[in-house]
Amino acid sequence: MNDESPRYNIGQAARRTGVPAKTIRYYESIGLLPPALRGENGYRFYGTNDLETLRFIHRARALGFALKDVGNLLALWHDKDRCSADVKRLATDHIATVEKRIAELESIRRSLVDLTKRCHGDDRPECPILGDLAGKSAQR
Amino acid sequence: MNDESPRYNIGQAARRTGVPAKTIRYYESIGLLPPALRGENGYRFYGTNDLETLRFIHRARALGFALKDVGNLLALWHDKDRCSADVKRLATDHIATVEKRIAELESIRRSLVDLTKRCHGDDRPECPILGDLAGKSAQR
DNA sequence: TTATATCTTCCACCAAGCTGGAATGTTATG
DNA sequence: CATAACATTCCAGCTTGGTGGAAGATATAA
Repeated sequence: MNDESPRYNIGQAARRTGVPAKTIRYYESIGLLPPALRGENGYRFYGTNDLETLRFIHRARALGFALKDVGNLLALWHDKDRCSADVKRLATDHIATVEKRIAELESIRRSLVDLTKRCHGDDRPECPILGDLAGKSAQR
Repeated sequence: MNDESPRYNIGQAARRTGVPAKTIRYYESIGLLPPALRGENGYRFYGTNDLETLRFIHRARALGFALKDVGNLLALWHDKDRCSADVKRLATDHIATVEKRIAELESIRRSLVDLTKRCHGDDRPECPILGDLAGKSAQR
C-alpha cells in the first residue's frame, strides 16, 4: 500500500495554509517549527501533517496568541498525555490579557467620544478636545 | 516686575510632567518638541509653557494618539487660526481606529470564551480548544 | 533553449516608542 | 574636597512579528 504523504514545497504549503513562505521560514528559524525535511535539491518539503501544523499556528495567531504561547499550544497538542487544564489555563490567561486591553481601549474610547461630542467641529478655533489635552478641567 | 518663567532642568521637568527625561530627549530628537533652550552649562531647561506642552503630550498619548497625531494636535493647539473641525477629525479618526481594534478583540474574546467554556479543564487530554485549533469543526 | 517562476541563504530593515549604557562633564550635598 | 546625583551625547538594543531584497541554484513552461 502507498501511504506516503504528498510533498509540497514551501510555496505550495504557503498557498494551502495561508502562511506566507517567508513566514514559514521565519517560524522555522525561531524554532516554532522543527527544521523542515529537504528534498534532493535542498528544497524544504511539507507533508499533510506539516500543513496541519501550519494551519494550527495560523488559527492560534488569529486568536491573538503570541508566538511563545503558540509554541506552548503546539507542544500540548503533540503531548498525548497533556491535561486539558493546561490548555485551558493558557486560554484563560489570554482571555484576561485581551479583556484588559479591551477595557483600556473602552476607557480611551469613552473619553474620546465625550470630548468629540462637546466639540463643535466648525471653522472656529475653540475646541474642548484641545482644552482637555491642555489640562483645562472640562468646564460644562 | 518679574515675569520670568522658572527654569526646570530635564529631571525636574520629568518629575513634574510624568514624562521621563529620556523620553523628553527622544521627543526632541524626532522633532515632536522644538530644541529646548540651554543654560550656560549646556543643560536643557524648561519653562512653564514647556511643562504644559509635555503634559499635553502625556495626555494625548494616554488617549492612545500616535506620536504623529500628537504632533498634529500640538500644531493645531498652537495655531490660533485653527478650525475645531480639524481637531475633531483627528479625534474621530482615532475613535474609528480604536473601535476597529476593540471589535477585533471582542471577536477574539468571544471565540476564546466559547472554546474555554467547552473545555473541561481537568487532567484528561481531550480538549476542544486544541480541537478547534487543529481544525476540527466544533462538534457539540 | 530560453525565459520565468520558485527555491535557497543571509542580511537588513520595518513599525512604534522608547530604554540602556558608556563615556564624560556639572552640580549639589555633607 | 570628595562623592553622589545629576546632566550631556551617542550608539545600541528591545519589543513582536515579520517583510524586502540581493545573489545564486533549480524547476517549469513555451
